[in-house]
Amino acid sequence: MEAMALSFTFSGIPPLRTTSNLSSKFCISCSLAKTLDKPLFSAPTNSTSNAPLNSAQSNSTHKPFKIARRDAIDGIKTASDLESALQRAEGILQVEDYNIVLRYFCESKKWSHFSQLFEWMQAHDEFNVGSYSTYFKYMGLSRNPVKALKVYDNIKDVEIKLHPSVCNSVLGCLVRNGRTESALKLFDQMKSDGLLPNLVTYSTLLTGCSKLKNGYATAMELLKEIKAQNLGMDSVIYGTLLAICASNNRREEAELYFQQMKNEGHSPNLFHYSSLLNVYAEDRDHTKAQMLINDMKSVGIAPNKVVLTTLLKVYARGGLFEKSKELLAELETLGYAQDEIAYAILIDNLAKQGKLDEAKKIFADMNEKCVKSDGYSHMIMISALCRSRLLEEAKQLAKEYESKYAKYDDVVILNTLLRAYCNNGDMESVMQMLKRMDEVGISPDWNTFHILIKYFSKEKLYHLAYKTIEDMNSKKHQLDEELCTSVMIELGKAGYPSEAFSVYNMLRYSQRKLQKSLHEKILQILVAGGLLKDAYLVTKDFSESISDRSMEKFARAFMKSGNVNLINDVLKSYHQSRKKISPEIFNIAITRYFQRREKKELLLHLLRWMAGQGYCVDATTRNLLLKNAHLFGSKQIIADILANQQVANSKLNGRSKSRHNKK
DNA sequence: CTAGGGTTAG
Repeated sequence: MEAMALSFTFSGIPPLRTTSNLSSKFCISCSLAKTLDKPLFSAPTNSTSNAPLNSAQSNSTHKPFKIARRDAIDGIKTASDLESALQRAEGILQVEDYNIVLRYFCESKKWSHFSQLFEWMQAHDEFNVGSYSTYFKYMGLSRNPVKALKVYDNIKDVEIKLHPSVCNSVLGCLVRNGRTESALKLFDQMKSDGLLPNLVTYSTLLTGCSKLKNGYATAMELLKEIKAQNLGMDSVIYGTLLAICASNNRREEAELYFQQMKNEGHSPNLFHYSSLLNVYAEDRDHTKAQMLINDMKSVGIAPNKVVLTTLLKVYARGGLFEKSKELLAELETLGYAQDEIAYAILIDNLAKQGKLDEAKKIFADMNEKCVKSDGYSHMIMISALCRSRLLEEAKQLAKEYESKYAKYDDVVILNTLLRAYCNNGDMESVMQMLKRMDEVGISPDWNTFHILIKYFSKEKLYHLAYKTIEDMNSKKHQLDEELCTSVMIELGKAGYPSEAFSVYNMLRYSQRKLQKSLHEKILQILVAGGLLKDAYLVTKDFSESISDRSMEKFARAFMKSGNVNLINDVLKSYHQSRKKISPEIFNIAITRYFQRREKKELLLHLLRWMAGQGYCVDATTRNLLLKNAHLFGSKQIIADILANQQVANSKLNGRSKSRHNKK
C-alpha cells in the first residue's frame, strides 16, 4: 500500500488536446492547382518576344511537364519508399511542390514521412521560409516542441531564422504545447537577435498568456509593446484579450476592450460577445448579460447553444432558478439541450445554493430524458453529495459512474471518485483509484494530495500521510498548514518525531506565513522524542514564538541528555532569549559535567560565563562543586570563580527587574 | 495554403 501511494508517475506531459480543425481548413487540391498554375499562366515579363508565336508549342511542351510534376507529387505522397520517390522527382519539383507534400503528410498525420521529407529538403537545399513555417506549425500540432526548438536552433541562415513567419510558427508551436514560459524567453532572444515582431507574434504570445495562471500581467506587458510599436489592434487580438479578461475576471477591462474594439471599427463576432458574457456570468450580473444578448441580436448575431448556455449559467449563478428552468426548456425546444451541459450547470448551482433536492430532481429528469452524458453531471452530483455529507449516496453514484462510463481521463474525475471513496473509508476503491491514476498517466494535483493526506490521517495511517506530504512538497504544491500540522502532531504522538520534524521543515521552508504556535508544537514533539539538537535549532530561530514553559522544559531535557558539547551553547542561547535561567537548570548542567570529567574546560567556561552574566549557582550545587573540585584538578580556580560569582551576583541584584528586556 | 484568436459543465 505504501508503495502505491508513492508510485504516482509525474510525466509532466500535459494531457492531449485534440486538434481537429486542421483538415477542414485545408484543401490540398486547391493549393496544388494554384501552385502548378502559377508559373504556367501568370504573365511572364518577357512575353512580347514569344507569346503569340509559341503559345501552341508552349502548351504542348509544358503540359507534359505539368503532368510530370503532378505525378511526381502524387508519387511522393503515396510512396512507401519515400527516399526513392524523392530521388525520382529530383529536377522536376520545386520548393513549393515539396511544401505541398509536406502539408499533405501532416494533414494525413504521416508524421514519419513528414519528418523524413523535411530532413531530405534540408539535405538537398530545397527549402524556403514557408517550409520552416509549415514545419514548425506542424511540429506544434504533432506535439513535438522539443524537436522544433532543436531544428530552429540549427538554422544557419539568419534571414530565415529571424523571418517573422518562422519565428511566429516556432513560438506558436511552444504556446500550443503549453510552453508559454519558454516561448516568452525565446521571444526576448529573438528580439535581441533582430526580429521585428508583428501583430501575429503578439497574438500568438497573448494566446499563451491566456493559458498561464498569472498570465494577465504578462499579457498587459505585451499589450504595451504593441502600443509602443504602433502595430495597431485587430479583431483577433481583441478576441484573445477578451478571453484573457474573461478567465481572469477582469470585467471592467473586458468592457473597455469591447468598446474600444467597436470604436476602432471592428465588429464583434459571436466569440467576442461570448467572452464578455462569460465575465458577466462570473459576476452573476444577469442584467448586463441580458443587455448584451439583446445587443447581439440587434446586430444580427443569433446566440448559439454556447451563448444561451452561458446565459443559463448567469441565471443559475444568480439564483434565478425559475428563469433558468424556463431557459432550459427553451434550450430543449431549440435542440440545444441534447447534451448534459445545461443540466449540469443548473444542478451544480441548485446544490451549491442549498437546494439539493431540486438538484437531484433535475438529475433524475435528465437521466429519464436520455440526455447524452459523458458523466459530468455524475461528477457534479457526487461532489454535491459529498459536500452535504450524504456519503453513502455519493459512493453509490461513484460506483454507478464507474460502471456506466469507465472514463478516467482527467484529474478532476479521479479526484471526485477518490474523495467519494475516501469519505466512505473504502480503502480498496481508494487504492484502485490511485492505481488507475498511475495507469492513465495523470498527475495528481493539489486536490488529490489534499484528499489523500486527509484520508490517511483520518485512518490513522500517519506514515502514509507523511509520505504523501513529502510527495506533495516535492511536486511544489503548496502544503495545507492546518492539515499538515495535525499530521505532524499525530506523527509525534505515534513516535515518529523525525518525520514530524520533516513535516515541520517542509512547512517552514514553504515561503509563507505560518502560525506562530507551529514552532512550539514541534518543539514539544522533539523534546518528547529526544531529538534535542533539532529542538535546539528551533528554539534558536523561533524563541519569541515559544512559551517560557516549553523553553524551560526543553532546557532541562537538553541539560539532562543533550549533546554535552552543546550544553554551554544552549544555555547562552536560552539566556539571550530569556535572561532567566533557573538555578535548577544550571544544577542539572553541572551535574552532567561531573559525569564527564574530560569536559572540565567546558565546565570552567560555564562557571566564568555565569559570573559574567550575573548568575550564581545554588547552595547545593556550590557545595557539590567545592567538594568535587579536586577531581577536576582545579580546586583553586573553581573556588575563585565561585567567589566571583557571589560578588557579581550581589552587584547585579538591583538590576534583576530589567531582565525582561531581551538581547 | 508561411505565422495568430474565441465562448458552455466538475
